[in-house]
Amino acid sequence: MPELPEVEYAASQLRRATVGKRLSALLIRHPALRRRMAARAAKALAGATVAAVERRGKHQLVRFDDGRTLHVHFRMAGRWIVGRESEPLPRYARAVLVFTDGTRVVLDDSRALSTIEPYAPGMEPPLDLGPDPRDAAFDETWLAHALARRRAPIKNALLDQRVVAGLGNVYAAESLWEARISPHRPACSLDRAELRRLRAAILAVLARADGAQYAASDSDVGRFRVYGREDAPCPRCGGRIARTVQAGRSTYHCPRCQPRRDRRCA
DNA sequence: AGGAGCCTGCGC
DNA sequence: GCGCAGGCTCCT
Repeated sequence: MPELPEVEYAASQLRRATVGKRLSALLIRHPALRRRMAARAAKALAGATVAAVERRGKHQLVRFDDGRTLHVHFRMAGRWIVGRESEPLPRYARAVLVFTDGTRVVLDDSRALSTIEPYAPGMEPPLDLGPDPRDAAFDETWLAHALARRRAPIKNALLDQRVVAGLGNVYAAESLWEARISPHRPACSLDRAELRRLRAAILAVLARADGAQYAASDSDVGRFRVYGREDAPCPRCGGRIARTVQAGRSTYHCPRCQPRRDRRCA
């Protein structure tokens, strides 16, 4: 689930629940997460007050008033569950933040692939991200620059967070469908008009996702145009949606209205 | 560029 | 049981 719109929602949830509150305890409850944050490091954060919650791409940065930062990434299945200290812990509680007013925020993640990592004052996690899609910096010129000389398929390039921050497998496929561009096209072969379409498509797909209220599950596959819809008719042209594998990930597209077209890179 | 690995749950 | 999953890193 967690691509940019979902992480944006999660960050705002966390912001609303915690800014201005003092942390009374941070518990790391799974060995995989403890590899990045030992129990004593978690303990050391107690007493600090949350000053701000920021999002960059799919990353969340919790800023504390003493200059420290908590870097959180949900990977495949993470989410926040906000509640009260007195409530029973959710099933997959991998980390727990408790505040002095009794607010409790749980990092819930069935797969335990999420990461949570502390940074000392003055230290920043090395994120190496391109612009967020909604940044002014994310325009055709940036895309043209970022994709030049990349012979890899455009789908793979869109998953590279240095090209654009926050897209994942689902919205990359959806954006390419929206832009009528084959995911198999070499990234550098897109012309200016296609880049313009692609940028607009990414923004449209994200805007649509913002509007939807959903938790991630296979049951909401219905809200996608191509993702998860192998062999179904394309909602635009009626062609048959194909599933292929690129860089080990499922890709869905309509071969009829997202033609492959051989065009060479400049 | 492609594949394994990290984890666990789920659907077949 | 096996293969699959929306992310990302590390290895060959």
